[in-house]
Amino acid sequence: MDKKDNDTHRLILERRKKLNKLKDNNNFYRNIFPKGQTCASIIEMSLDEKILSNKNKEVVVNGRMMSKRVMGKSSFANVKDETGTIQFYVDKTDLNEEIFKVFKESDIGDIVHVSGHLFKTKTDELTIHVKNFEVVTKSLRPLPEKYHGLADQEIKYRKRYLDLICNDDTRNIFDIRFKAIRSIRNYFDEKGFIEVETPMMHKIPGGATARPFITHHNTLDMDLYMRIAPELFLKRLIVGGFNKIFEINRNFRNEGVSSKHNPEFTMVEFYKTFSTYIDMMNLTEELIRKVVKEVKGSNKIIYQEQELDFSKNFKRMTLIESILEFSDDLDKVKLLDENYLRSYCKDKNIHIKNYQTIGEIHFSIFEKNVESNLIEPTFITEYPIEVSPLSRVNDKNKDIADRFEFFIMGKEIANGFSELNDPDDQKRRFEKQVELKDKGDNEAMYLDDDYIEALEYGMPPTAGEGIGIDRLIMILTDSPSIREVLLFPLMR
RNA sequence: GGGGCGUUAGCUCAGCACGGUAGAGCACCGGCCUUUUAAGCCGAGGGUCAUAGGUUCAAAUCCUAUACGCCCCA
Repeated sequence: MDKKDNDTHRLILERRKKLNKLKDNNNFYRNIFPKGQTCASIIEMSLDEKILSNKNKEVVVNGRMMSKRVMGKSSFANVKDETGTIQFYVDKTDLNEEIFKVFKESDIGDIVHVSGHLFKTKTDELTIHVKNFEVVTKSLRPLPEKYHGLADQEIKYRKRYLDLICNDDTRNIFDIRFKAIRSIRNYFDEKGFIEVETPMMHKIPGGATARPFITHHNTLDMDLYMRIAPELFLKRLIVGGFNKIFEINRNFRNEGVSSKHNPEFTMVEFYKTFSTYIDMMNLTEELIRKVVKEVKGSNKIIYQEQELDFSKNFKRMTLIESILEFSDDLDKVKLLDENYLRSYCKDKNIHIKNYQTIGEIHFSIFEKNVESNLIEPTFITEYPIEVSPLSRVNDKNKDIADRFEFFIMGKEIANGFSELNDPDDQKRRFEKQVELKDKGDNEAMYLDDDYIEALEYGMPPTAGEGIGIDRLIMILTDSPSIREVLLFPLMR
């Protein structure tokens, strides 16, 4: 239909014709209209036998007409609202002639107002015997076919409103999404965390290793970056005296799109003073378990035909342990032998740059061999310090950070660590990142002097974490692609 | 970035291996029909077969490129 001029397509013309035919007597874009009840409340009401048998008890519903079966003098149709759908019955012989004419000219897709008394048909279906019928809003375009609905994946994403009209499953995904976010928000609220908002536009992008989107402020004539993470601002707030904060908001990363990646995605990021990454893992376990239970009503989830049980303790293993478990052919005694590791990676088609260190090589092997195998909820700890530029270094082993990542079904869901609060160390780490950037790593971080200065005032020992909301929702809704859980995913 | 699959009526899809006037169901329009529910029956209309080239007497169908989408790999 897009190929044709909107106003000249025959199916639209026919509907416009009907609109004009009755326009004198009926305004098809009504402003004042009779208030109605929800379909769900009418269905609940009907459980009362007295209401069902009382022809004077009138019910009123407003919604979208989804089907229409005309059989001469007798017709059935269905109206759908947010809460459900209900059938109504139109009897030509007992209806005002004008009202019948409006019904006859009405189209599937029109927003209608229906009132009448309740009864049950031969097949025991609850039905409104219509006394009044009005078209409140005209629908000019035909809806997708009633049986198969809208199946074209691309149109489902591009015209989400159509998907939502046609597919209850789609609406259900987003109901779960909103419930889960509410559950997360309530959790932090109950634990005494304060919800804050930090800038979306940054002068220096920071808080993650990722390429940013660039935008421009006209009157200040200044380039700005869409934030890749709120981290450095949230930690400035910790310096400012907040003890427990969280932010649920969008991040923007200038990377490819895939079934796990959308350029803008939602994270909950949170910080708690006088805590360590161990506390964050415990918090995560409690939070995820609670969200699953509240949203699904069970500790168990089926994701892509695999069962996940969240009542069990989540697995915990170190990065090295995980590499050894999932790389049969890796020689464990040569894990610190750089030449061996480089030749191993070459064999396995894992791309390593000349300047990358052993820790970075470990991390690359982890990404290639391990990540997709972490099916059960699993924490991985002891990340190389080189790939953790904002994390506190471990007290006993200077090569690793007090950091973890959390995985479900091979997807990275969360990343948390004890925060680096030594300004001198942070500065050195930033400088290393700048070196990497100079060597061509366009995801490396920038040096943020203003943040260093904040740390110099003293940030209490703190742990923080970010949880990817979209990926969590994928797990909760059995969605194979991140696009399924975004109302409007980015489309080329 | 590489590979595979897809794009035909408003929607859901056949047709393509083996080239020969563009098909079905739903929706829409007209007729019949007073308990249907993917209502039914009769009739009518509706297409730049994603786009651009090429091969051919003839291309939705074969070839090439491009666009968009889906899936897998990096």
